[in-house]
Parts: sequence; C-alpha cells; structure tokens
Amino acid sequence: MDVTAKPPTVKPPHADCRAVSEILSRVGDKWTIQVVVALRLGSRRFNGIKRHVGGISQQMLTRTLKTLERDGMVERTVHHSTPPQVEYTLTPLGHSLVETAHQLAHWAATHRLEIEDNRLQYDARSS
Amino acid sequence: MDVTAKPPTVKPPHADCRAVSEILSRVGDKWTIQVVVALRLGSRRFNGIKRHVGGISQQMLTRTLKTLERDGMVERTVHHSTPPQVEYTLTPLGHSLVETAHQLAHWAATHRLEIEDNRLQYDARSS
DNA sequence: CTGAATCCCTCAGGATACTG
DNA sequence: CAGTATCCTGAGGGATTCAG
Repeated sequence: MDVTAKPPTVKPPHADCRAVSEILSRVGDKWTIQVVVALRLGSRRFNGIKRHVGGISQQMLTRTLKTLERDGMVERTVHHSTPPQVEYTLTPLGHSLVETAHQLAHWAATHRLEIEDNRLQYDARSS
Repeated sequence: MDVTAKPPTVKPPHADCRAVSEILSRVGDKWTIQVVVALRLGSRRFNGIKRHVGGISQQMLTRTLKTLERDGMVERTVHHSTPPQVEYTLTPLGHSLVETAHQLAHWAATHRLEIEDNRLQYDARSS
C-alpha cells in the first residue's frame, strides 16, 4: 500500500477534508482498528498481535503495522536476541485514536439491532 | 457494553464485532459520510446531493443512497410531478451517525499536522 | 520469530449509455 | 430529473514462498 500516493480527489478543497477522508478510510479498513485495539492494553510482539487479531495474514499485519508506525501511532522496538523479538507499543497519538474510534464502535453496538430491523423491513417491502 | 474488549477473538466472529466492523467500514467508504453530511442541514434532491458532493458518479450516489435508506439512515420521498422529484432526508438515526462520525473528523483535523510530520520524519529516516 | 517478495483473485468504484 | 444496466480498471487483501 502506497500511502504517499493520494487518490485523485476531484473535490476542490481543503486540506482538512482530504485529511479527514484519509483518517476515516484508515479507520474503516479491515485491520487497523483491530490491531490498534490489540495494543490498547500494552506492548505486544508480532505474533502476539497476530494471535490476538484472528484471521489476519502475515502480510497484512506487516503492512498495517508499518503504516501505523509511519503515522506515529505505534512504536517499534527491536530486541536483538535469539530468536529476535520485536515489540510494538501504542503511542499517545495511537491511544487517542483508539479512544475516539471507540465512540463510533459504541454507537455501532448501540444501534446494531435497530439497523438490522430496518433492513428486514426494507427487504420485506421491496420483495 | 465495551466493544473494544473482545479478547478471545477466534474464527467465529461475534455478532457485535461483525456489526461494529461493518459500521466502521461503512463510515470509511468513499462516499457515505459525504452524502450524509450533504443532508445534514436539510432535505435535498438527487442532483442537489450530487452537486454538493463533488466527483461522485450517478451510480455510486444511487448505491450509497439505497444502502443508507435500507439501513434507515435516510428517508426517500417521491413527489410525482413533471419533472419527477425525489427528496432525501436524514432520519434521527442518520443524524446520530453524523454527530458520532463528526467526533472522528474533529480528531482527524486536530492531528492532521502531527501525522504529516510523523510521516516526513519516518520517510527521512528510512531513505 | 519477523518479516519481504510474489502470485492471484475479488470487488468497490468510475465511465458511459439507456429508460421512464 | 432520477434512476438502471454494462463494462472495465485498480486497489485491497489472501495464500504461499523465501530470507535474516
């Protein structure tokens, strides 16, 4: 994933809009939030995260962690030993993202049933 | 209910987790938020939304609106006239989503520069 | 153990053209 | 004006293999 390559935002505007869109799509991708949540309670090693986040492939975990590190959300610490160990820790910036995203998650959990019900009604009407 | 506390995430995704992931990816997709924001201040017609959201194709606007209607986020009202008019209005559920997502947007705007700076430093180090 | 590199496939999303 | 129907490309992401 090339994070430096910005999609051709046709919309005029404003650096803020682009930044916001980027953050939202980051939060909305398949793994970022789960990885960040896995680090919420403390440092973890690569395979520790992999175990905590079920179903993620090595490549996607590597990509996600690298992007998060680049953005300053996580810090990467290498312990040269045998076998080698790499610790990942959430930075304050990362923590603040988790907290903010958590509000959206809470909203989702709260309105889950309402949305599912709306869908059932809609599908029934349009059948 | 604490949705972030989902320690034993194994293959069988819990209903809550799936719902939360779905909402997050919805919010993170390319158009949903922009469309919802366009409706934030009142009802709009199809092409009114299209004009407000720059760069969206007809098809994607149709898809996005239909999904939002199905989820109960927007209400669709048809006025049989010539030419036909269709009004889209945000429901209370839709409004609550906007408010919640807005907090994330605010976080993004607040930390935009910090993140950009982190990237510059990272790229400089790894060059 | 922690990655990097490669292959492959699905699907979101853009560009039309057509209809009521 | 408000859609529907096709076609097509590219990015996201899975599986596998190689390397330090």
